[in-house]
Amino acid sequence: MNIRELARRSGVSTATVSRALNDRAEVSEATRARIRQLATELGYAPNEPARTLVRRRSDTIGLIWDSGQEAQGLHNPFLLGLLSAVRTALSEADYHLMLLTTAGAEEPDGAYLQAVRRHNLEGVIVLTTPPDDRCLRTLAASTVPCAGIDTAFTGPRTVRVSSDNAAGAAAAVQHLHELGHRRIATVTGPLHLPPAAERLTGYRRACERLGLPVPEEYVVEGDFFLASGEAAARGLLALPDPPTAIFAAGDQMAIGAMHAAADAGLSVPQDLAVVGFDDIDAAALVRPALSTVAQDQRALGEAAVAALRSLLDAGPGSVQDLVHSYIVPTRLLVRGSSRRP
Amino acid sequence: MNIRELARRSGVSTATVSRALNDRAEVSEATRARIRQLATELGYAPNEPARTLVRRRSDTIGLIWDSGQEAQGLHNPFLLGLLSAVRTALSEADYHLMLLTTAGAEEPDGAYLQAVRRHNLEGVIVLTTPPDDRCLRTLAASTVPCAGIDTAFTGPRTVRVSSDNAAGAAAAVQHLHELGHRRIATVTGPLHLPPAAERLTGYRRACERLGLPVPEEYVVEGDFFLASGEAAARGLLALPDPPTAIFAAGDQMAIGAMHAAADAGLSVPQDLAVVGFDDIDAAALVRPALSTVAQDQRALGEAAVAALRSLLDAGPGSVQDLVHSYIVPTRLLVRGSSRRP
DNA sequence: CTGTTAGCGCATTCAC
DNA sequence: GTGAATGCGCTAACAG
Repeated sequence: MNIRELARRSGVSTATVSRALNDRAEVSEATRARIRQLATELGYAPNEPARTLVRRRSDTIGLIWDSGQEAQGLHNPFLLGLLSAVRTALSEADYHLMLLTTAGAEEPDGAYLQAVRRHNLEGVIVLTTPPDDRCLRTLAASTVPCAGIDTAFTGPRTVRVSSDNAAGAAAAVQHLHELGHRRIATVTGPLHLPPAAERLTGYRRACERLGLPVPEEYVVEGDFFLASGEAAARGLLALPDPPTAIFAAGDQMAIGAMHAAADAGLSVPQDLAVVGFDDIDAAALVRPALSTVAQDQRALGEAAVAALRSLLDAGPGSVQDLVHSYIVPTRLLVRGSSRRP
Repeated sequence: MNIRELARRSGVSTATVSRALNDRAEVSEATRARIRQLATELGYAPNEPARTLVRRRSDTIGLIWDSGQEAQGLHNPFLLGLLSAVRTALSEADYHLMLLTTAGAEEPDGAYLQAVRRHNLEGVIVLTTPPDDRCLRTLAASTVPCAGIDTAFTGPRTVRVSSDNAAGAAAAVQHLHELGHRRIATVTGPLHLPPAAERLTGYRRACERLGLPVPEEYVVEGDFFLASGEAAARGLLALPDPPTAIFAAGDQMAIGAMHAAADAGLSVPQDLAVVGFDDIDAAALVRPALSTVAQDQRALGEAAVAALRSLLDAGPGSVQDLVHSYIVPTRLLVRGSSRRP
């Protein structure tokens, strides 16, 4: 079933069928209706490769998505919501989605760029990939429009979307302060990662604004995993002047901190309040349930799509005056780990 | 940069370039090398839409993936590993991957089928979608090769991949029996879902084989979510003859059961042993850590791809003698919730 | 072993 | 408002 067959059956030319199906103005309403009707009856589906070939555009976006062999557990559960949001937003804008293979170590630098060209992709969305990916850097350096979430690269046509990490962290500190806590420590993520650094900044700013002292030993760097949070908390609780509250930059570390407290014979939230970041599934499942700064996955995904579209609409010209960074607000979820005693 | 330009620069015809690039036998080694060299230098990328058009095959697989608005929390974290495994296996087999939009309620029945035809997709992989999806049923009824994980549909060219749910459940019961438990209850998933039903079957068989009685009230149907497990366990523990161990068909329900035990003043695993199913992230994070029957996501994803490929290789002819069901083994992870006292 | 030719399905000129 | 003709980039016959 193709356009020619439709033309034959409806007694018009292929050109007219094409025009009718694409809603071009220069077709009479009558023939348009007739043709559309016939197309539906016959279950006609346009051949996208052929359209792409002649139109020189595919209406397709590439998605680079690091399943996270190395990021295991980090943003892992988080990605799912993002992926879902991106897919929905993209299809609402009538774009198709191609999932690109993550470039391995032995892949040539131009792997992503090649894939984009092969498939005539119009742009790429990047979901949390290691910041040192050469292939990604090469892509970003090209003229291919790229929108990324929590990405560390920049290029002539790239935009970055991220949660308001600093504000989220500050909100957590503020909340703990309101509960009466004055000795608030933090466990950070790896500080070379932008989100981790930003959360630390938010913590520091809030403490400063609230007039809380931040002794050097109150800031401990973790790796976003459970064990690092547990170890950090163990150290903090053993200080001569231990904190009464801990803000962990990731939920797994926060849960680890809760374990450390339990092992020290302290109860949460009475003896130690804990607030995490991300709202992973487990946050609602542990006991007491973990208070956390939730990222709005849907909003992040939608923002990435919106950012990419504005990049596409702007055309290949200068992107000087375009927004290069989109910030999505977070939401503090107060649960059992940080309630008023 | 296209094939014609390559032909011009290397002084041969486009046909020869095409043959060289596609590794056809009838090209001299010398010219092949020369052309490939040139192609690499010039960063040539073949135009896939054009190839697809003329070859009438796209080397592309569609992926129907329900992010799970309704399945929220169910297989949610589980899907991520599957997706990753599928992507890897597919790219190793040199297939491209197109993410199809989940058909909404207002979508016409043929939505998926249309998408397959539009893009010339060779087959489709389905990751856990509601069993009553009309669009999916229509697709399965067509001649499009479909491989699905935990799917409930069948059709002329479909295969199903799933974990060995029955054996996994049986292993859990066996393990509890070995710990000395004789009164073992179960909380099931919604029994209209194949995995839930299979896990119950495994539970029953194991109990029978071990000579354990299964009073009717020892089998409680849940919905895979936390609250249902908690409620079910509360009921079980209030029985005149309460169980000393609970096998829950999903980790969230198992964690819920642990909460119920705590609320009843019972300690896990001394007073009540609990084993779950799936090995979600939270299983390792709760305290005590949850023993569970882990599904092998990588193996499942790879099996789905292998199944689809065998379907593709078999051609449109009869699939009578093809395997229609692939079963992947599970692995029992013994953790704190079910150790010997 | 290589070149010539035709056409995949479609959108788009340009005539009418 | 519609039709005839052209070509997108490529592969697959068919000749040589």
